[in-house]
Amino acid sequence: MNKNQKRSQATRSHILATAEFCFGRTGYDGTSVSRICQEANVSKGAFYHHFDSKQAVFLALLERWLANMDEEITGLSDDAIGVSDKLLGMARIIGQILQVPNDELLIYQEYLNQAVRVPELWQKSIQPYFQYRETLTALISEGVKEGELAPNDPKTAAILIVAMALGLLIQGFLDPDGADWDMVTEQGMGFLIAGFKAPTGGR
Amino acid sequence: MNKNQKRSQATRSHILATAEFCFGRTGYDGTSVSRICQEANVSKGAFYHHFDSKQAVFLALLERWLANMDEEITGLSDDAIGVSDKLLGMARIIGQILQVPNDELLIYQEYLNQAVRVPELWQKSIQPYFQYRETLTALISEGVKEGELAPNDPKTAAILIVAMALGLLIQGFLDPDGADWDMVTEQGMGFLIAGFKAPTGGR
Amino acid sequence: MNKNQKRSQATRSHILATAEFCFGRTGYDGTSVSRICQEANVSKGAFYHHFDSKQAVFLALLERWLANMDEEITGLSDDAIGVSDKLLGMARIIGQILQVPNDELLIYQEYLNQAVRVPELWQKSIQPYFQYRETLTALISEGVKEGELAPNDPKTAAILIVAMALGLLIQGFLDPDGADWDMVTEQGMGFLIAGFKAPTGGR
Amino acid sequence: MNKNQKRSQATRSHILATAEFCFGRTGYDGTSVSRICQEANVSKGAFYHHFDSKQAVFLALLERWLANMDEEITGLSDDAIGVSDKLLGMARIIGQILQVPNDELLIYQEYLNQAVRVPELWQKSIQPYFQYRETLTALISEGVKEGELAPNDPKTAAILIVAMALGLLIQGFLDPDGADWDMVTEQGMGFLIAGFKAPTGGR
DNA sequence: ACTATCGGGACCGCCCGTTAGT
DNA sequence: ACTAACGGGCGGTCCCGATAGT
Repeated sequence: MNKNQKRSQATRSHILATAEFCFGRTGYDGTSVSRICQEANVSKGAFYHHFDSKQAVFLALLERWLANMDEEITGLSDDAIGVSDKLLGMARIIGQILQVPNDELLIYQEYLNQAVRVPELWQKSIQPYFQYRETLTALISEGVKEGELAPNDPKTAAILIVAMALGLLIQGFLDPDGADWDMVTEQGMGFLIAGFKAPTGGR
Repeated sequence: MNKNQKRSQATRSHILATAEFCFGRTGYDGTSVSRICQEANVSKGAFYHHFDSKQAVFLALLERWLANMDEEITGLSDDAIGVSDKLLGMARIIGQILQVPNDELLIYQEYLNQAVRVPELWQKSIQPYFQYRETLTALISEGVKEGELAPNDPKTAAILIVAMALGLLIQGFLDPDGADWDMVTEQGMGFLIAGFKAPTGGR
Repeated sequence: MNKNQKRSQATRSHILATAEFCFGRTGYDGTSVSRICQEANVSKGAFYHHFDSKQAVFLALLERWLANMDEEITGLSDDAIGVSDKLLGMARIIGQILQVPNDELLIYQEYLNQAVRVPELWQKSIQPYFQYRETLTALISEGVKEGELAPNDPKTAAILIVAMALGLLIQGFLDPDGADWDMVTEQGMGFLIAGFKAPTGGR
Repeated sequence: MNKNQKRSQATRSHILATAEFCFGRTGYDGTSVSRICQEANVSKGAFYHHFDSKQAVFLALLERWLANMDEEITGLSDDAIGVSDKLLGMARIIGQILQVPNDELLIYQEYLNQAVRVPELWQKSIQPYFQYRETLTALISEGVKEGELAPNDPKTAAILIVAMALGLLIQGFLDPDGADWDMVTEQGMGFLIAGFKAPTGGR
């Protein structure tokens, strides 16, 4: 890679970063290409040299994010010992995925917003969710086989764990200081796992 | 109410309904005032006679929705007998609140999107959440007093119930046919309530 | 005139007055009919009941102003004794014509602005100027005949007097506190009249 | 200056010229940006690339005019010999300043109209007037020192000269064929200068 | 005589993307 | 690779006036 290519890459990255920041701050529609260029200190020509359109930049950002998520899910905690502990660990991971400086959190809203409108993006975006659920399901099945968990429907169990994690995450976002979220998570997951261990699995 | 006022009200309502539909379909920014007028068969003059701005229409819609939600929360299940049953009923209600023809579901995404950007809307929008949580907390406290539930922290319990309801709702939205959601809800809530009843309240 | 007619007239006058105020404050184009109605506490229907158009209101105002001016010019100082004194008096009158609360002065700018664009208005608007000049010319001729003034060209003399009066008026408007305008006027007119009295009438 | 910059300058100038023409013809409010672009054969993109707003174009025009005026005032007649002749020369210059093809004269009305409404413009616009008066005052003072003029108040004298020049200019504008304006100016200024030379300086 | 509702049009500003040029 | 000038078009807002109604 010669010097020119290096500079080109740098420009491209800079544009991406600036765009991410702007999209987060003012949303996709509220951010003009001119604005991005201005804040990135590049000309519009440079922008359109690196990207086909405004949409393309957004797509690149979203795909980068999805790829990161995939990576994190794939490389999930293999180190915990018991299945219960693994479950707890996995439940916590969902929080880590979205762990970013609070300012940049709004970019997710924008991802969601776009994903909801464009079916193609939608399909791509929910893949991590399914993958995460699969991983969890497999883990639980394993736990059942090992006798640590009672013979519940593993998929249902996975759904419940995801539900709890998701629900707590959202509430934590809505009301960060409203509770000791780590403690609450511990307790909630405890209830679920206790339920999984119980022989009947229902009320 | 005379003839003129009637017509005026009709026009206003029509604009609101059309706007709601359009916002849901193409999003706030993707919907032009002209388009709304066109689909509502009213002139721009009429539009701006009834609303100060495009924003104002959106705000009216959002406030109507919030008001409806408040109403539903306030008039919650007084008919169920045991506290456990009441909790189950309340958990279900969150699903009913968002129960609309699937086509119009996207308007909520738009509500969220705007709420996230406009602090004022944000404050208004999360009120129902807090209120719902309060109501739940009160109900659980009552259950504890009556001896039906073990002495857990009622607020934590409420948070967990909300979390589960929310998490299941979202998953149901992502993957409507992926599970028997009523059944899953039943089971998940069962686990939680079982946990509340247990003397230790932990794992 | 019955009660209804009276009220009608009152409304009409009120609209006129409000319009004059608004036009003066924000200019013709900067003043919307809605705004006038709002400030006059009448509906747009009332406005268009009394006037055919926005232009019509303005025209009515302008014509009222022109009529007033005509009246003042016609009823000019008949009481001063010598021709010189009369000239001085007349020179002062031009100032009195425009003597209004400073806030309302800008309406003249609007009259001028419109007059300049609409030839018909232009013709009407400069009439008072010609009439004033005529009156002056006649007065000077009389002075010459009576021997008080040297045989200058009366029309030229009138033009000069008007010029001086106009020029001082404008400067007084530009820089109200820049000089003792009465004194300056006195002196300037003195020079002119002295010139008229001199036998040669030139330098 | 490379090819691009040259073209840019040309476009900018063209827009300015067209705008000046249009403003003169139909007034500021009566001229739409679209119209200017149309007549200048440029796109709106080009227009808003060169100017921030419609106002900005007008401001540029006005400032160019004011600058021209300043220049002309600054470089006033240094060639005339006696002070009296200089005064006469200066009096004439005010006419030359506004000497433009009659079609474009109305742009001044527009300058005035805007200046009257926008205080900032107003301050800028009357500067040349004050400067011109200063220059005149200095000249007269010099004449007094040299003994050519009697010891009048130079400032008052300057005001009177400006008044006469201004008044004649306006009348010349109102009624171009109503008099031999050069001759009348000569005579009027003669009276004033004669007055300045007279020992008493009053009537 | 007066009101409230409505119709349709046009304006300013901006925006996305292209192209001529360096 | 990058810049600056430009093209064409749309969007929200507001405005003048008309009309149906009281």
